[in-house]
Amino acid sequence: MISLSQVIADSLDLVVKDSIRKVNRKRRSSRGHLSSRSEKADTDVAERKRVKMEPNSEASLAPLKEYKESDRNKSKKKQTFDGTNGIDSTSKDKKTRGNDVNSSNSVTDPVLPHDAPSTIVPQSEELHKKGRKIHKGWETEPVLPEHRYTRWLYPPQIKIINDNFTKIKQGTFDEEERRIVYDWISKYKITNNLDDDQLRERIFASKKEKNRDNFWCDLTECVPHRVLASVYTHVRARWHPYANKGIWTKDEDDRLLDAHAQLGTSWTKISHIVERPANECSDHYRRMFVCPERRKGLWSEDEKNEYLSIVIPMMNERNHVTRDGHDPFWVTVQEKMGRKRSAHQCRIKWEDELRGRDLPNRRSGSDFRRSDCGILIKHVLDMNIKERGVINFKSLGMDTYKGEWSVKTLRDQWRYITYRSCGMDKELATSLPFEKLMERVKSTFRREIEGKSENDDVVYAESEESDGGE
DNA sequence: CTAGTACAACTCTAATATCC
DNA sequence: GGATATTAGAGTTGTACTAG
Repeated sequence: MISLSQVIADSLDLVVKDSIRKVNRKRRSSRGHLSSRSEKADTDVAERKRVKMEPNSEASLAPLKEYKESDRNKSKKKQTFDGTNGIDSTSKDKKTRGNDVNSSNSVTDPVLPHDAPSTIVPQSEELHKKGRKIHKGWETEPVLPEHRYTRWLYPPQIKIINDNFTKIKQGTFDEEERRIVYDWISKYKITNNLDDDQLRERIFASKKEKNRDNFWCDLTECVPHRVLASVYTHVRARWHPYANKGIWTKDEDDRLLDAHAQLGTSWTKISHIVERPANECSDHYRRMFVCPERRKGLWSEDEKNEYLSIVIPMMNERNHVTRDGHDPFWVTVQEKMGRKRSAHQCRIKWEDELRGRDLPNRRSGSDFRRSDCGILIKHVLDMNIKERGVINFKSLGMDTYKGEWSVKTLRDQWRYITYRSCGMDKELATSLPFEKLMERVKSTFRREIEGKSENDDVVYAESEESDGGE
């Protein structure tokens, strides 16, 4: 039974969080321009630090990043539960280590658990060199469907359930899943008369206490098609006391570096010193400090050629690429580049520009015309997307467009289309419910969608005229 | 002025190593 | 042997800067 007071409390909570989100967005968007690029990095970071997002100050112990409709509502995978219809060969395998639970028919992916290790590509060549141990959990005993919420399952076991009983969902939690989790935990909090600290204590209880009631099992049971580990990881990440602290400050950077110098990769210990979740510490260090000597700015032609001479041979070797074959291992590329560019820079270079550069029908971003907007919108409509953030541009670019446009161009043009349909009001475009947004897109680009536009200029060139929606 | 480029920031989660 | 820690690939967004 949900009490009235609970409903009101929940609503208030959402309102509070919503207003905090709006303030944060406003703060971010109020940043001014800077004069020179050389100042950019430092000043930009300093400025961002000043507008550091609100810490976890929400009234209740709500998930720290509650389903944010506008800014972080990104279910990245087109996974469906009723089979593989929503999944294409590129999107479903995009994670290197993704256990491909949805491709049971794949010839190269044996179903039997003892075969599973051979189907997993190592996460990097480093690990590959180390030699991968096979976790004992992989030598499975009989797996039952209810084990998905009562036991910690490993990839082969998940695969068995997926293939024989019920489809298992992986990837980012979508809006509905977040709502279910949030509601369940709110009710649990009320039913057990817990305050915020007690609830957090429950979520982070040691394993001795963990099963004193069926917290995790019951919660997982409420989220269809998810396994215990998935729900557990998701919830612990969101309720982490140090989560959602926004921009890193200089002080935090310093503490991170000091702690890392002393403790190495004991990220959990470092986490307490820096007061950030362990994975954030690890991520931030990896991103910012692991390749300090990297070059910044434009890539010279020589540099691009060097890069391609490294990446292209890698792409032809199965051990050097992710499972979908679209990406090499970026850390390896970084090392082969002599650390002159970071793995992240290398990835972006590939993603934004060089992937598909030699394909015969390749066009450049400056050729994108209004008719191309119409085609893009039709493709998006065909996907039958229901929520923001689920368009798989990589798949769209590589599979649907066959490399005609770069992933970057498609993403940017789609963003432009959404802004345009809101009269270039970016705030509106990012906050409108997806359905409303699509109505505006369809209305604004009606003629282009129908292929009747008499004006087929390059889209950016005429962005200030024509109707701006309804 | 704008398209193109670059990338920091922040995030999420699966795989797997390691701990207890 | 189950739980937890660590690692790393991958996604989006916002915006500074450059070139035309």
